[in-house]
Amino acid sequence: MIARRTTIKDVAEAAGVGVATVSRVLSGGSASAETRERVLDAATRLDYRPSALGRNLRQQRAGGIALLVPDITDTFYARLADGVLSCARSYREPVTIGVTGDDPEQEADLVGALLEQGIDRVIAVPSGDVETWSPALKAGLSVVFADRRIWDAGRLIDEIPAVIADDRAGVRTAVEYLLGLGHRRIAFLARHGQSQRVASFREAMGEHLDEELVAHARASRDSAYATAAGLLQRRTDLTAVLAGGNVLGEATVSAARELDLRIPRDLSLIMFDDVPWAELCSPPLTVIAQPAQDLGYRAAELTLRQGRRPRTIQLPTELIIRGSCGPRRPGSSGH
Amino acid sequence: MIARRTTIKDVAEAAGVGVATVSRVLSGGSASAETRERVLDAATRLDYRPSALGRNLRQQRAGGIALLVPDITDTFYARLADGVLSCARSYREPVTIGVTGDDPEQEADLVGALLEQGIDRVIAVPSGDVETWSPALKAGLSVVFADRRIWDAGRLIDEIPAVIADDRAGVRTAVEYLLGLGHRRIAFLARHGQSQRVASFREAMGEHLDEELVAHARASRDSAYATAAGLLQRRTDLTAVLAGGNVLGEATVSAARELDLRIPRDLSLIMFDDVPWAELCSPPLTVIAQPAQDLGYRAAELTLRQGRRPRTIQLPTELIIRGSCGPRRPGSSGH
DNA sequence: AAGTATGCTGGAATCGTTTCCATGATTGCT
DNA sequence: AGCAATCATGGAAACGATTCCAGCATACTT
Repeated sequence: MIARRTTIKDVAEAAGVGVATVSRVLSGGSASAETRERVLDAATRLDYRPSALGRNLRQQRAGGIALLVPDITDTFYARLADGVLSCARSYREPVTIGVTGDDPEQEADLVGALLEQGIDRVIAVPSGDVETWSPALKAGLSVVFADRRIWDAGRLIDEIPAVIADDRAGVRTAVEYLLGLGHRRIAFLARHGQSQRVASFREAMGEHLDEELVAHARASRDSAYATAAGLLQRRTDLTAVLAGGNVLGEATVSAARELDLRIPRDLSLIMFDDVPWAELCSPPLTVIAQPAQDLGYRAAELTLRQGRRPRTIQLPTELIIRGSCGPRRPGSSGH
Repeated sequence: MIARRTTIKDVAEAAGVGVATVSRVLSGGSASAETRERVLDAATRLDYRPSALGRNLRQQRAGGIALLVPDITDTFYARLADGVLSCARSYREPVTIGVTGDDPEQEADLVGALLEQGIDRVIAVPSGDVETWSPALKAGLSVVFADRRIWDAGRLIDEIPAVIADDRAGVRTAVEYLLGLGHRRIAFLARHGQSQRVASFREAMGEHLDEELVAHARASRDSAYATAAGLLQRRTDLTAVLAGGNVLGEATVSAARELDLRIPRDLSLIMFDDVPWAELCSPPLTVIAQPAQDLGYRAAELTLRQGRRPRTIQLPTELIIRGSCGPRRPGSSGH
């Protein structure tokens, strides 16, 4: 025999008031001091916990927020998620996580599931474009983008608030550093969805840009490795690589070892995102650090702080120079 | 002017049937072929999606499952979460994630929040003990443990299904390997909650066990580093370390570098859990690999496959020998 | 052909909360 | 003192689904 859970009705009865009054007291409405005390007392005595189920139905929306990331095993997104979770925690809001695999179709699918669940606030690292997201907005979803934004035929969609790192500055600094070391054949390894970084790379490279040295990988480790290895084998003349994320950086190091290229002697490498192991790697990796956890925290703040219209936030990146870049060796035209 | 969402009532009207019939058709109940077609047709025409809110209230439970992990930025738990997410995905069940920080109090708090949300299925890497979890069970929660189990005054609680790795064999193999290399002063770096691994370590070490060489850290990277550095500084006679998780392994490598101890010359290291960077580390780390993703997947299966009573599952570990262990150097009594 | 079994169907109750609205009491002002 | 304004209060509706139950038609049995 399982005890029925205590409802607002039980509390009302125990306190000798109506349910409306109990609801008001508990959600901070107005009530006389005496009534308030009676209700609060009854509630604690009965160990009453309001059911989110009833509330959700009435309010036509489930509490909590959703977080959509391409891949939760990617340390960067894990840290971003941690930021979101930690902020949501302080608001006592549950967080539902979905993995998109950088696939617009899966993403749209997940958004549909959210709507069905009544969750109407979502933080997303978008994989799709306007076509994926405008239906979501029309359906009443309140969206905040993190890490990336979306484009519509080359035009930036800035109606949707976003929290992003300053890719442009990060890429520019990294490229300038490499150019300064004498490198000219510099490759950029991107994953799908990193159009902003690719654009920044093109811009920063200027006349030295070689379009064939911009490679794209999918969200998996396998794809990252295949892309990195393919690039290194195809273009033996390149002397430096800029990896758009830690998974790509890791893949580049692995591929370079496999091909017997020594870093930084034969190949210089800069990787996006500082991860704990970057320092433990041999050689320690030069990275463009991004405030991953903060990105998530801020995004959650924008989502949860209902108040003034949220605006887009850009956080700084930082080039941390370690040991994975060296001067282009004179006399050698690549490896 | 926002369009009201279409409800089951709209569908019933459009199909010229009662709401009860629509509900039955949509959830696979019996209905005549003609009615079924009319309802299905109306549903697609109106693009009807049942509201989880209404259903949840009626069924007195929210769909979906919850996952409680100590730390989502720990690659191991991220991979475990990935397994859970990927299984839940195929059942179209949303997953709510909570971070406990290995703190029983936070854990109890999160469980309370779940109950309030009406979520009644949870996969947890438990931090607390029976006192935390028996109230949860009494409240009707269906729990599956992952990675760890809980103990009550030394007695294993095996009523709760669990999916765990074979710690005992993993530790035993690792210790035997180290003993075989001549090491005697072997330390174990554990995090709170890893009582099973500690117990296995004690057992495997037998007469060589030095209780002072068993150190405990909290869930954070800082704590892991502090514990590792403290141990290495305090006991300069130790020659090998077994780290209970990848964060502890990483901390040990960092601390060893800081203290100018060379691996494996001055210190041998075996780390629990194979992570991508273990191979990139210098030297590549010898690890006890655990099927993290599979652990999560199986746990989700147990949770979601409502059917026969779920039983505890144990998955194998594997010692992967790389370059972080060497023979104890004769003549040297430690570093 | 009459009685019974079977199967489809729709009205209505239900889940627990919030919120609208009407009522009664109290206070303040002229 | 009388009237208006303010405030606390509780009954009842609403949210959208599922499911019980009774009603009715059809098919089957004897």
